[in-house]
Amino acid sequence: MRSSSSSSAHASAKHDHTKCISAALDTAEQLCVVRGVQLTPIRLQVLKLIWESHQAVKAYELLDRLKPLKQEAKPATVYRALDFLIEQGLIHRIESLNAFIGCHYSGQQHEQLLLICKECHEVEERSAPAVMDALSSEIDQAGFIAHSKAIEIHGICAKCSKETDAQG
Amino acid sequence: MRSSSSSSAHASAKHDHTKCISAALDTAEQLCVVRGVQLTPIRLQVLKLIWESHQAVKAYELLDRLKPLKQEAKPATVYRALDFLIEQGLIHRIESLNAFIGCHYSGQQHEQLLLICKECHEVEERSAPAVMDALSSEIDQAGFIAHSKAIEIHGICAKCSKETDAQG
DNA sequence: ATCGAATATGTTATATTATCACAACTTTGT
DNA sequence: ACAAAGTTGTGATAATATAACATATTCGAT
Ligand SMILES: [Zn+2]
Ligand SMILES: [Zn+2]
Ligand SMILES: [Zn+2]
Ligand SMILES: [Zn+2]
Repeated sequence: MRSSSSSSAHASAKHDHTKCISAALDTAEQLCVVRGVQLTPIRLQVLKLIWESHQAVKAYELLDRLKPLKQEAKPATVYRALDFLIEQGLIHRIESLNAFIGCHYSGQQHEQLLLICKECHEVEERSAPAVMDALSSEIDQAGFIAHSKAIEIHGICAKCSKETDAQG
Repeated sequence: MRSSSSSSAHASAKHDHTKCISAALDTAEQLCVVRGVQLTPIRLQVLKLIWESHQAVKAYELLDRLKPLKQEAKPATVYRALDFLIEQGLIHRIESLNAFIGCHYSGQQHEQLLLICKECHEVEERSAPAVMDALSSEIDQAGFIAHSKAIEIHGICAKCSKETDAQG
């Protein structure tokens, strides 16, 4: 009986996720207007699907969820939308999972730390300025010119480790 | 005519790569003996192929290079060897490239920073203690229990940025 | 309003990356 | 010699991602 408890239980608790969603979609629309790029129905729909949870989502999972809403959807449909959303900084690709997650800092800077829970698959994005400063100076010392930085940490999130404690 | 200059030119210069190779293979053999695991001919061969350069290598590239030496080689042959080498900390998987690179710190600790050059595809591994300390405390603050950490930076390495300067 | 360029989507096929399942063989300890 | 554990051979297939080319839509300039 331990199987069903962990993956859906705490995702809905603790915070008003409808706010996460509306904030993300509002920001996305604003940014796209400002930048003169098109947040088309497909792209918006994919963004909504990604924001249904804080869990990492795979491309073919998105495709399956998109199909009922858009029968012509094919892999390219999804990958194109994902490419767009990534370019615009609205989502992140999680390299170590081949998966995607909504970005919490869309408008702003962009060097984030991702904490990826093996248990519930939720991903927490942190800006972690101290880490980023240390990282920048390390990179400078190496004489390297960084174009992109990805820090992906896998492990067990605070919520899941508490649950495990409680359940013994 | 700009095509051939960058990718092979500086790989061989600057350092005695035969030393890199023999050091890596010696360490590997010692570690495997100590740990009571088998560095079989296939595994050793794959490790050698990976160490032929400091460039990231793909699994099917390894397979192609392995086939002439081992006609029965199939994808599983390579992936099994890679799994073993990763488990033993002898190589790293580069998540953002689906590629592999020899580890410079096999015996020791294991949280490394990878600087991945888009130009020459060489990968520099740095232990970056300052970054790792900052990272650990950030992770602690989040109440997260880390199992693995991957920092992958893409950009242009010192050698390649100099060359680009020089060539105008 | 029409035209053309740029952008976005539809569609089919295919490339790339990775795993599974099961049989055969090898190594190791008893 | 035997059994158990580990490794490899082999064929099939799953999962992830891109290419290529036709069609449609958007949008600004005339
Ligand atoms: Zn939320
Ligand atoms: Zn969790
Ligand atoms: Zn070397
Ligand atoms: Zn380089």
